[in-house]
Amino acid sequence: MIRTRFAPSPTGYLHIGGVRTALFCWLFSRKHGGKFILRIDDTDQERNVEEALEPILRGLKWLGLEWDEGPGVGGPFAPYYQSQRLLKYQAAVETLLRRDLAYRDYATADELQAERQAAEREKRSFTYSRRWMAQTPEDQARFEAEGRKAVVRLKMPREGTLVLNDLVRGRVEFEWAREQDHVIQRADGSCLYHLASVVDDYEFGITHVIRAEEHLSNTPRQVFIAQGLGYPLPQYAHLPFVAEPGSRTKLSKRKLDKYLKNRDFAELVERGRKIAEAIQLPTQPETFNPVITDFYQQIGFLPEALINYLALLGWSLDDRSEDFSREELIANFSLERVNKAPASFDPKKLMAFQERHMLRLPLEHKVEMVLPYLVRAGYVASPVEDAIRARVACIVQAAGDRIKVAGDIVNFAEFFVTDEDLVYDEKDFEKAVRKQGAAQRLARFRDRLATAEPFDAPALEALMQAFVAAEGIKAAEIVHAVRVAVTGKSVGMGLFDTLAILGKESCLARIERALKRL
RNA sequence: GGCCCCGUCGUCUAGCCAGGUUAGGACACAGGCCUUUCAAGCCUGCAACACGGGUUCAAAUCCCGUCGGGGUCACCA
Repeated sequence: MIRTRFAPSPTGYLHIGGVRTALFCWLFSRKHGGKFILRIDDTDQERNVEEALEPILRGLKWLGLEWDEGPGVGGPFAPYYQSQRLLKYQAAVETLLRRDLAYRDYATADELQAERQAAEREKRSFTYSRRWMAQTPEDQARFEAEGRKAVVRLKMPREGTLVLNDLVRGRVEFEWAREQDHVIQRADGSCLYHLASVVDDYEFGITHVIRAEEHLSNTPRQVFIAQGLGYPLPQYAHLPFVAEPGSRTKLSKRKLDKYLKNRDFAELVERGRKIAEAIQLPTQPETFNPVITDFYQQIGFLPEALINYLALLGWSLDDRSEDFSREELIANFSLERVNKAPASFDPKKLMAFQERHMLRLPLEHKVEMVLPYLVRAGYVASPVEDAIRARVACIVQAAGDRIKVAGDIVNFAEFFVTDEDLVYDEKDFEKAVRKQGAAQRLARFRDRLATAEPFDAPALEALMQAFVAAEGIKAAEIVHAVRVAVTGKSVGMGLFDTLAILGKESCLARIERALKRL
């Protein structure tokens, strides 16, 4: 039975690179009918764990990366919080100590620092002298009499080679002598990440440790711990990380300012800001940032689209397949086809996936996605009445692929404000209405519009054709003025759909208003 | 700096292991068509094997080296 795990530490946000790692773990377990475990690495955290965990759990759920064991669902190896498993780690430390694979070290920070600096001065790589290692109870008593406190360090081998067979990277070698005597337990008895991680991977029966490349260098010490404890080694798979747009550097949430200089990235953020503004969503970089999953959820991305895009960041099936449903990903995923080189995050390509997935979404689903934005923007009252819902459906249908993310509906505010509250874009108004002869034509068109029956798109189009013919003008010479008069701006969905949805009364009132403000 | 990893169009990638392709696809970009705007759609175009040696009839593919990029070297995870 294959068992994989995703082990976030409660940081308060779900990084997009973390999602990619979680996704691959999840896919691999699903593909092989195994289990996907969520473990919380909170060995170093204070009391705020629940709060800092919430966004992570929410993000994973939103993306449909459901875990079989872990917070909220429990499981046979509970608890899944490292902060609640300290006894296990301490027992492991004792075992390592007993087997002489670890030792109590009484060096002070200053003493260690001095050794490090000496090594640096002499241009040799640092290896701890083990001078303050307590080898006997007598040593221990003596050091303690001096008032020293002990940490527990790994007694790493000083010769030999570790050969690792990484499922993504293939054969990788490490010299044991290069490894440091890492601390595994602090003076206060609390344990450190590597020890805890190895113990839990074993306790939880993890068969495949799938994680980001940054952990590759950490693997030797973990192997040492596992072997020292007599654990069978899991299979390792080190994934390439998700890099910055147009770079090979790891994507980081703190560098938003830098990424904003990237045109595509800025465009994505701008799209989000527009939506956020309309629904009064806070936009501080801590949370409203495309590096963080919340961003996508908040502006109305489809989880399937994000998943699809992220799956292709470091994995591919062949030379042409790009669109994958969740099921198709599960059916086709394999670690053998995971790339070694980092993949940089491309907001434009993400958008392309979002568009395609949106295009396939049935109208009713789109309407349901869009409604909460209208409610939050104050355009629609909650609970939503059937008549309003039907009207929104018409708008969404007419808007078609102009709604790329659900929040884009706020770009169609003209359908939700009163005729008096409609805001005119002055530049557009200038260009289209305040033009030689435009007002007169607009007035004549209004008169015709008043007689339109029925007031639907085909009829309105016919009416327009007749008007254009009667006036002896080109359609462009009236269409723009009408559009700006009724919507306040020069961009939008098809004009006849717009008029039909607005209704005769509203159209006439708005044209009237436009003419008056000349 | 030591160690480890990586290097095909601007980006994601196929091809590499089992040498022979006009080096393929997608996104982006540019131009065109369509068109009442904006989207979308359609067509066309631009564009890559990091470099240098070797092996071979033949190298993106195998070997060596160079260069470049990144990760890691914590009583963080």
